[in-house]
Amino acid sequence: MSERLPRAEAGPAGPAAAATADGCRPLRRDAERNRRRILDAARDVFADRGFAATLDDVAHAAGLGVGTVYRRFPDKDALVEALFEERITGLVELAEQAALAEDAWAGLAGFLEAASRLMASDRGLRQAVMSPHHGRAGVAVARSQLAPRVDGLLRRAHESGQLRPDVAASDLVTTLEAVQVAAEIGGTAHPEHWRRLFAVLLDGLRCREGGCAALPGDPLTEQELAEAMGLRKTRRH
Amino acid sequence: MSERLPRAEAGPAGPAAAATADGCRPLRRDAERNRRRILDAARDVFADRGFAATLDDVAHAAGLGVGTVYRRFPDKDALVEALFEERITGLVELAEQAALAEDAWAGLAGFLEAASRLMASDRGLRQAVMSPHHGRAGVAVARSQLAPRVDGLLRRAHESGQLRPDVAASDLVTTLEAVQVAAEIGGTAHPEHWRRLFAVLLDGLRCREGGCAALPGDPLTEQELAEAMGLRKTRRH
Amino acid sequence: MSERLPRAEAGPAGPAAAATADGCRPLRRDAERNRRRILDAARDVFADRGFAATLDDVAHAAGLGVGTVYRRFPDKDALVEALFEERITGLVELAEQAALAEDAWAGLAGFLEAASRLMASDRGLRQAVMSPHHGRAGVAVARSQLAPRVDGLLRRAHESGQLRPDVAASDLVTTLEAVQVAAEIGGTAHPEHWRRLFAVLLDGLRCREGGCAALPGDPLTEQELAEAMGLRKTRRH
Amino acid sequence: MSERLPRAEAGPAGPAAAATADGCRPLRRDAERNRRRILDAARDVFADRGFAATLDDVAHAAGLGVGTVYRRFPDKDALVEALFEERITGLVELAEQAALAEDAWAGLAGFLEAASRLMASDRGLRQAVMSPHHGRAGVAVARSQLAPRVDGLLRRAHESGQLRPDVAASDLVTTLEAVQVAAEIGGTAHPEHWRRLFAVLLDGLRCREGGCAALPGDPLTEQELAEAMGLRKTRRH
DNA sequence: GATGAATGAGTATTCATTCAT
DNA sequence: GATGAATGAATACTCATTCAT
Repeated sequence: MSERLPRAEAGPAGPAAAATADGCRPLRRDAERNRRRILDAARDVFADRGFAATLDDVAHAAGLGVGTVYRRFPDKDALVEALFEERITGLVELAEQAALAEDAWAGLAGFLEAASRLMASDRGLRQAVMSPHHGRAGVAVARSQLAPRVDGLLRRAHESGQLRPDVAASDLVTTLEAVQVAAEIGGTAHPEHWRRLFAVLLDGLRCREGGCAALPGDPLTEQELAEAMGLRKTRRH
Repeated sequence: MSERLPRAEAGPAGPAAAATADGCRPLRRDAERNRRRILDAARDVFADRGFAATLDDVAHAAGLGVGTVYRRFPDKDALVEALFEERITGLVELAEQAALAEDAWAGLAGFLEAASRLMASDRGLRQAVMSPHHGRAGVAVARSQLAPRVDGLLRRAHESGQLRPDVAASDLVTTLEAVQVAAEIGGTAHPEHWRRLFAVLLDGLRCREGGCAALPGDPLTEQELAEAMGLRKTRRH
Repeated sequence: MSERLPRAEAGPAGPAAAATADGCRPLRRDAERNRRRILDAARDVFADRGFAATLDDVAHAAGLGVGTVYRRFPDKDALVEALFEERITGLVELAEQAALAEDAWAGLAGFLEAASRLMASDRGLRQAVMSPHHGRAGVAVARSQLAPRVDGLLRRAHESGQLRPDVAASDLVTTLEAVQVAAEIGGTAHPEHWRRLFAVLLDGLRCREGGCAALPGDPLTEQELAEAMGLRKTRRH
Repeated sequence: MSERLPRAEAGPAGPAAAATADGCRPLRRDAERNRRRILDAARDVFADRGFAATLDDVAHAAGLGVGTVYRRFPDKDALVEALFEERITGLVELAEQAALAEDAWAGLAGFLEAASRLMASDRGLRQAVMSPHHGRAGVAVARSQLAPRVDGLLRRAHESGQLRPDVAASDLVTTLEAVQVAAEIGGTAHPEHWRRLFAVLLDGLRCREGGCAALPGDPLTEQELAEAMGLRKTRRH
């Protein structure tokens, strides 16, 4: 609908070059600056008060008018989605770094921990993660970038025999979300509270000496997971 | 001028022992029936659409007018609280049954599983558990009934050496909440999805052969936990 | 519509005698008692919180159910009206006593003062006096009883030459209402505050040495006054 | 993040001096126009139907949406207050003009009359004057501007020996309010009815030949008056 | 008759979104 | 482009009045 984030970070030429050949016109410098301001403000405001915060509040925190926010993001959900995308992008980076780890288990565990920490520090993101995303395209795209990386980590861990054999990607997602609730419980008063649950989960995921019981039922497929997370019934008005 | 009209304090046999837990005069038969209808409708409606559902919706689902709902419950939160209390009461019963188990670990694990199943089946309850309760008295009371039972299960399990040594009551609460997210992810399409996470958690909680690493940080005290769960920022969405 | 107050205080036989010959069936003993309770409670409650008080509050204060209030008074306004009527009846008595005074001026002044005191002590009544009465019949009747008495006092005072010549009955009503605002301002913190305005008004009403200027315009006729007081636009809902 | 966007603090010439009294940034032209519309509509609507009128009604009368009204005035009381302030401002002007009168008594009487006329013509204002203001800051400020002017008029009148010696400022306020009831009684059918009471009051306030009795009790202090007028119990009807 | 439960239209207020300046 | 004013549907809650128990 309006200018969607131009993933054009590709070249060192940066977004300043007007109307580049890649067909995806970058935002004007000031527009880009506003976009950032909004995103930053949104993160702060949502982190502080959850999604209940109004866009007026976000705009105000960004030092901009609401109208400007709407110029950048078609609606509130789109803003949330953008925030979400950013984070998934962050996770992609984490996953890439984790893939470099010597030890497969260390890689996976490191990724899970880093991802948890990232998400635990941002209440807005937590809510975004746990709220309806109604299958926005952007999120799907971002997720599709993350999935193969996580699969890679997973495969290596399985191959090394350190990970409980029937753990699937969807189980990791569930795990990460679970950690978020713990973070929510800890709140700002106990910002490291999630680590306790995380430790338990990690131990539970590791393959132990005498082998371990199979996980019950089947894991969700990537498709099922996407649906499950995208289709949570909304309400709003 | 005069006090609340006492109507029929005559015999200890009173007109039906259907009083609410707070010891107030029992509701008239029809009122009691409607109270139930409201509670049932609320569970359904909230389960279906989350707390965003309006009380008008609940009333309608119960086949009653909004006014009636407000007569029974001073406000939306009070209704939620009542739902919540009911469930905690259910948990108390589960804990009592679990206390009878031969094996300490089986008792604890059985309780956690039963509690998880109970909560997993009710989206409204899940949201209630994860929403602000702002320290409503009723919830505090209900919780205070549950706490000692859980402590008992916990102590026995610790004594039997089967439970990871530094697991505290607050960790169990966190665990249960974590299972709820899994249930939320599974939704109605995959109603048993939570069991996978549950299995992982249970294994993580169990004491293993070679001992296991201490959980990081300190557990939340009962007080801190209550605050954490009562103070989550409120309102909307 | 329902049993209207049976002005049957006429005989010493009292209202206990069932179905007396006067054709106005008196209320059953308990019904009468409830009526009184309601009226008393209503006076207290309205005096305390003004008309904003709900009928539930009144009923509760009377130790009765709302239904009972509605059995006695068709609606809230009717209750107010009954209160009002009672007061007018009180004023009639005051006027009758005042008529016995030696001095004409003393009689009038005494009546105004007594009436003011009576009204000043009752916030509910003040509001009733100053609120829309929508021309309820009962009030009209009561007023019609008061009017001739006041006229009598007025005539005597005029004849004695002590009262400003062009003061009419409607001016006295206006005067009394003015005193009520003063009482309202004084509130319970300064319950005698109205007396200051009252003193000023009384001096202003008295005929002075060198004569005094005519009052501007024409006084309201009894009819106009009734309309004016009955037709104040309402709102309610 | 950043502060309220300062937009054009550039020159002291600022974009139109149409600021509201509180020194805030001036409203945009159209906003100012709507503010006026709202105020005017509110005056009309309240004058016509009293405060019971809804803000929806006011908005509609102003040809605007409710939201607009709420954007300008945080709540109903604030709108009332604004109306009230405007009028007090009007009274301040009247008092200033009255201070210029040759004769002290003429000055005071002239002020009282002009003020009465102003208020008598506006039912909404009358109700505002007689309703709870709960000590809103704006009213306090406005009142604090009026007080010294009235005191000045009062002092001059006392010094000239034409005013009853123990008349205090609070008595004048009471007087003005009393006149309003008279206006209320007269309604639109008899718009000059209040003048009769006014005449009586004025004569009562004037010092007469043979001296006059002291007013009973003590006048209210400025503080007491403010409390009395601010603390009238609130809400509905 | 008495009771209080049920009703639902009515009110103040919020906030995502649009649009004139 | 940016701004913030305008909009109005939506929501929680109240209370006069009716009616089943």
